[in-house]
Amino acid sequence: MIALIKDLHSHVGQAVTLQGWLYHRRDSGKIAFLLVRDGSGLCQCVVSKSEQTESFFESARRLGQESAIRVTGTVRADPKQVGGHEIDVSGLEVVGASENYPITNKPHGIDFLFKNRHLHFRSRRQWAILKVRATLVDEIRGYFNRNGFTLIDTPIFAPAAGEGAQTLFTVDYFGEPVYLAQTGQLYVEAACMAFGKVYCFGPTFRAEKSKTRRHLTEFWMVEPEIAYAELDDVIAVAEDFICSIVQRVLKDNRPELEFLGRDLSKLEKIQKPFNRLTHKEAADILRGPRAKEMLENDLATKSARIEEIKKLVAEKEAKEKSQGIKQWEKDKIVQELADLREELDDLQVDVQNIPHHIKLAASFDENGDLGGSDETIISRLHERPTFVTHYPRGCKAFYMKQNASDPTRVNNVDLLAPDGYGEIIGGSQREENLDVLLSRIHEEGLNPADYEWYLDLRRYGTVPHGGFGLGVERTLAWLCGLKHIRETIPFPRMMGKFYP
RNA sequence: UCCCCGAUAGCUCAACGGUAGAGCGGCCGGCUGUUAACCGGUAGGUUGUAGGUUCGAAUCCUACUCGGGGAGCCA
Repeated sequence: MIALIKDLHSHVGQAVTLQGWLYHRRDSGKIAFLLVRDGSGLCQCVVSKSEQTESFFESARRLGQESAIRVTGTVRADPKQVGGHEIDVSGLEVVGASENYPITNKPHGIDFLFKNRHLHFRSRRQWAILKVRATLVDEIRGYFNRNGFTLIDTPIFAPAAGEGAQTLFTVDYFGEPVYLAQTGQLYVEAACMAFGKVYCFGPTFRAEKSKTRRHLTEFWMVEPEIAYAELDDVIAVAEDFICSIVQRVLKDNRPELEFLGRDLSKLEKIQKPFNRLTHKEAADILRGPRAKEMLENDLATKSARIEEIKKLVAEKEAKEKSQGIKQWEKDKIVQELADLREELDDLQVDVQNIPHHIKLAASFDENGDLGGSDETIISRLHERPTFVTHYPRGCKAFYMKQNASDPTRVNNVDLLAPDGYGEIIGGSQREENLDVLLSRIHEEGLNPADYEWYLDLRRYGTVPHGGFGLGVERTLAWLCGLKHIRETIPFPRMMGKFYP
């Protein structure tokens, strides 16, 4: 009987066949341990040398990493082992051989791993992240489908769209330049006038020359848009939506999140109501004593940690060179040293940047946009996600609704994830007034002729409406507690990188 | 576009102006409970590219290429 590793708990004592790949192998003369993965989990399979296993014992102990194999044997519960079960092997079939698999169990550099991304996501950590991604994507669709939103697919080839053509990829479209879409927003605005509540979900493209842990050139975004909605309605949906995502991932992916080392208590704190600040209030916080104090504390604790690490590094280096040390101890020390040095590098960059961040925050212009470091400060001061609303008109897109009581501000909202993960949602109420919209288009130096269809939406039954966009990869990085966004997508596309 | 760091065996790294090395991975052998197993043996190199300094360059200098991190910009 063919079984999945994740279902072995219901097959204890039975003979089953696993169809999978050899994740790792250890052997010791007359016994071989095959750690098998089948896409649903990992299970150690034990081959003892005996009459029964004679025909395949030799080939079993020579199997290369990632050989495709069918393993038959009896399931035994063993809480010590990965997954809680072990199989005593009675039959083995090699389906596809594998020799010299490049990704070994020793450390590799990220350049190498991402050149081998097609193999890299077979490994446990990457597998866990992409399992959470699948849940996240499913919940995104599920949430909007359950709540009366209609899926509308928006085009990927876009004519010169609203917000600065420098950040778009150009494509030759039968001799004419078109752009890869960086948002479906203008199109879902049209669609919400037909369907009431809609969303689009697909890849978007940004040609920004950014090489940071927060950037991809191709990433996925979901963009709900709601007719007869004002800013507070948009915020209420965003809040409910985020809670629903967090709950679902906590329900379905606890083992994966634990394996990734995520502090689940932090996710469990993601409950309504989220914090709400206006941009002006955020400015006050940034310029106030709390922000400064936090950053100065950071500086002190990080500097102290740097000294501590330097000491540890010196100790371990000495130990590594000392005599009579076992090879495995040496390996362990080398790995610890590498980890410490990486932490040290990160800390040194932080420490170098903090004084700059203090200055930026203290001199924050309340008529300017929030910078990356400002977002980090705001989000670090709060355990729950924080909505920041009513940004200055000048630093936001032309289509955002001008605030009725303060025309220098717009009815927009950004959602900052906790723990310094930054902006995961950007949204707004849209300007539904034709004249105001036209004057904003002129103000931004855009050509109204490019937006005729969009202006039609204000001519034929315009209503207050709004929506937001959520970046899947940044959200996933936050949910999984990852340092770098490139791990959140199967095949990352980054500046200068598009292989494999 | 700017700033910092890096490139040595398949992989991770050492060698710091004087004979290119270790561990892992590969291959051969040994070991019946391993958890990055262990032990012995073995193969494996145009030190990113081009120039320069020097009796001598992986090592110093210059340029370039590629990569990492950050700033700006952004989800």
